[in-house]
Amino acid sequence: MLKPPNPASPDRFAPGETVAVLTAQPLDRLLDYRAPEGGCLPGAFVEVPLGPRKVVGVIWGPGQGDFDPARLRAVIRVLDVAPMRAELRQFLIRAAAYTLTPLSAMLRLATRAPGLGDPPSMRKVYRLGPATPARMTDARQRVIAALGDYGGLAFTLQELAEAAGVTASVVKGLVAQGAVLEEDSPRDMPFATLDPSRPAKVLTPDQAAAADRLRALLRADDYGTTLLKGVTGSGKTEVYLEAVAEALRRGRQALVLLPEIALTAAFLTRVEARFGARPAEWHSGVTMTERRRAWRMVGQGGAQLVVGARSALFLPFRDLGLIVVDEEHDTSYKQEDGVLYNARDMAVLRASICGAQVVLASATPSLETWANADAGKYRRLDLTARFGAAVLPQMRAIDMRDADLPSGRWLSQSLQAAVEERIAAGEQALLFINRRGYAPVTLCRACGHQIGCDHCDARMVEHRFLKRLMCHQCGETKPVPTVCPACAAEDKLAPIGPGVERLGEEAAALFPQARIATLSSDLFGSARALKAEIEAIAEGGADIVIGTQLVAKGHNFPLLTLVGVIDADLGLQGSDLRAAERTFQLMRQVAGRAGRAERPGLALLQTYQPEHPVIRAILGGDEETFWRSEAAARLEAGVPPYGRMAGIILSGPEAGPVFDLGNAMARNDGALRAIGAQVFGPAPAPVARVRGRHRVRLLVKADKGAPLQEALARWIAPLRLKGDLRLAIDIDPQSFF
DNA sequence: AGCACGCCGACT
DNA sequence: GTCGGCGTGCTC
Repeated sequence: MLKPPNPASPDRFAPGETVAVLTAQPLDRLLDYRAPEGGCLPGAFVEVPLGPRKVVGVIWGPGQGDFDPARLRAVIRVLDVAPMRAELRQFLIRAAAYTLTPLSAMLRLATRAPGLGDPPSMRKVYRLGPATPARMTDARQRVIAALGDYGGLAFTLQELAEAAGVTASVVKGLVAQGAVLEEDSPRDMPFATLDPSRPAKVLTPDQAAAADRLRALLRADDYGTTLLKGVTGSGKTEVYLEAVAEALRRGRQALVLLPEIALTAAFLTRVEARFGARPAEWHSGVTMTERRRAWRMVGQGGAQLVVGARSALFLPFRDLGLIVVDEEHDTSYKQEDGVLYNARDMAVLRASICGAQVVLASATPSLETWANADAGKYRRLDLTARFGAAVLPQMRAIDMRDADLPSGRWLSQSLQAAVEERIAAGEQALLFINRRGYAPVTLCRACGHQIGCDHCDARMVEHRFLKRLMCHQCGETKPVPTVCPACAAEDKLAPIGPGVERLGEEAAALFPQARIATLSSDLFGSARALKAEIEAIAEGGADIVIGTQLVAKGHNFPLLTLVGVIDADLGLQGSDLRAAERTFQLMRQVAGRAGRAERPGLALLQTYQPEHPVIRAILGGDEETFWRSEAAARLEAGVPPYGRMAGIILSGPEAGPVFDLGNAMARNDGALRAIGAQVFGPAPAPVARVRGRHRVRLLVKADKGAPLQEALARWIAPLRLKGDLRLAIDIDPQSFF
């Protein structure tokens, strides 16, 4: 483990002084170098020689002196970016210790900036010059007018030519005459200033009170976390935008994390409406150029607000005062960027280090967040009223045991009737099914064989839209065979079970007169196309919307008054303690799509077990009771948030050695027993084979106060991973199997 | 991560 | 005899 930076680190390292450098190379230690000519600051981004290569690193502190001084090499140069602040260095150290990730891997997350090592790059810009051209033409007049219209604003050649409706040569001609000035300007420009004093939307008393509380918290310039809980349509966004406004007024930066890139476009529009300009964007869909600009401007203070995905947590903010985690319960916050971390927890960690406020917004918080609020660790603000006249949809179960459907059909009579009614009234209905593709199983009617993926332990899902079978684990596709690969029977392969595409087919047959739109991430080539479709639907471009998970996440359909959930039980099977929580959240979230505008909504849940406690909790709407009973079950089982857990995933090309390693680890559990922790397993991981690698999982359970990370570190320290075996540690895993 | 060093099979 | 497979180890 690495030592934290020396607290006695000087302000500046003199040339030739020994400094410790952290690089993103997977060496879990610091390397000593000599400070470059001109010296360097702690935290400076530098280029250093490493073997035959040059790599980017960060000056981490004074040299450790554990290397022959005669063999030290010198830092090549200091990069032209703001040094990494002590706050971010501290965050990386703490995050690395928490997730048991090498610090170098954490640094990699913080240096994923394109063109980091590039020299400051310039571009030519054009502005109005003092001279008047000898001969004035119509085209020249338009160029000068365009420059005048926008005050002193500088254009690039392309922008100017386009704005004036002329070719570049006209501009060049004016430059030669001195009527237009050509200047060099840094390529990465600050983002347009956001104005928090512009009038906000009129808030309901509920919203105004919550906004007041958040503003007051922001004024303390101190750490704190608040759960902002509000049903769908209660206007959480308006409220936390007021917290953003307060951060901006205080001259501090704000970060808004969204769980899904598809949601950013709509959010940016709202930011622009509130603050008069667009903020910086940071996610995988942003171009290299824009990413470089965002990274640099965040560090220089030229970006006041960043909207992004979880990786935005590692940006080099100059003075971060607020982090909003929207839809904080969303499982996509917990995933691997090479490092297993939960962005919600890391947001709290970073905020606690840099003295920022965290707002966790959700209609259906995670049990962890609910429990933290319940225990008084987080503040809690509730928005109860839905915006305008809208009320929460009425929710009813449809008992499928009475539905008596023919095989290959999934829409019950009652649901069909409800849909008919809405169409007749000129309103929209949403049919929700949480399954992509056409059919989840392709079965041979002759021998019972189910077509599986060749590389994963998973069934292939038919996607009729692609005319192929797809593995949802690894993405591999293959054509739908006509002959059974097991028994060679011809024409015996049948699609079993519903997917979103197949439901679309059924709806088309049942409602031939209706306009049907099917929304699934597979059916759209780009986020842009998807967004266009969503907008068209919102404006009434469809009568029936058929969708997966995607539609549950924050899109607004004002004409929608009915939600039909095809299979409310999906997800309740299995013994995962989180299944109930997930189903509850998803169902509430989907039901919240109905009746957002002035019309009352209805949600119908098709279920085979209407008396299941989770289904009853969803229908009853008594959320506090649901959470309390969930909390009691977790407490009883000693699992998070009332106990600590870690998953250990071992993988390798052959199952045998992977299991052997798992068994050896389970036997040598002294380090874990020392803190009273238990090991379970090894067992095949939930998906036992992915991309041709066999995966085995161990689960470690400890008491809440136990020093789990330290024990895990001692446990795995003596391991030498042979061959292609790999080990990954997942602190606070999502599933408790 | 790269890249070098190093020790065993099928080629000129 | 050599070219080259990728296992192991190092990088200040």
